[in-house]
Amino acid sequence: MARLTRSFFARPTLAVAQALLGQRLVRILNGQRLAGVITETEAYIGEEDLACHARAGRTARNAVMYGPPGHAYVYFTYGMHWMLNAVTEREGFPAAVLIRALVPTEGLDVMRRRRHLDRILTDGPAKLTRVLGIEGTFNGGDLCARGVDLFIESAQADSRLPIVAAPRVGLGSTPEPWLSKAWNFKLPDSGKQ
DNA sequence: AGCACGATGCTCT
DNA sequence: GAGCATCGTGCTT
Repeated sequence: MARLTRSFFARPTLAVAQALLGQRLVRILNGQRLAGVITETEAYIGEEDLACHARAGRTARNAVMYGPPGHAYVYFTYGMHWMLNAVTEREGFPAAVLIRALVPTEGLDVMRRRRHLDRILTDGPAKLTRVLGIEGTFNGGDLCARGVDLFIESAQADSRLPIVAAPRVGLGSTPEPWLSKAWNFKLPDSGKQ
């Protein structure tokens, strides 16, 4: 099926975060397709959103979020974890959708080999980047260009999937109202693998 | 099933 | 120097 185009990402972030549910994240690793259906996303929207990395304005780290939509914002956190986001909205407005979970569909054997343990593979934002081999070199990469090894395919034409909205995860001491904004989106019953 | 904690290093104050 | 969009282990209900 066709890849998501730039216009898909050049929309309000909350719409993109929900529309990404059910679509297929694809990583070409050593010539092989590794893929999974996106089952959980989270929106981070602008400098006003005090949970967003752009809350203190543009920096070297968050610069990609200010760039054109449809690019990957990949950052390092907790000393060991990479996080994958898709940049949204218009160029100049910093916003992105964090990909928090997948249900793996292609390349499961390779994914298992990439983990120490033969367990749950992609039910967390750092687990899925680890399994798919996504790290800092992907930051700023275009998810919509030809020939790239990380992109998203349209796998869900119908947007009538049931979606559960909840507060975002792991925000710590982020002040209200941002702490309680229900900007985490999930397909129900996809949590267990 | 749920909580506490340590790992580990980058970013910004 | 503090905090972090996390994870796995180990211990308690």
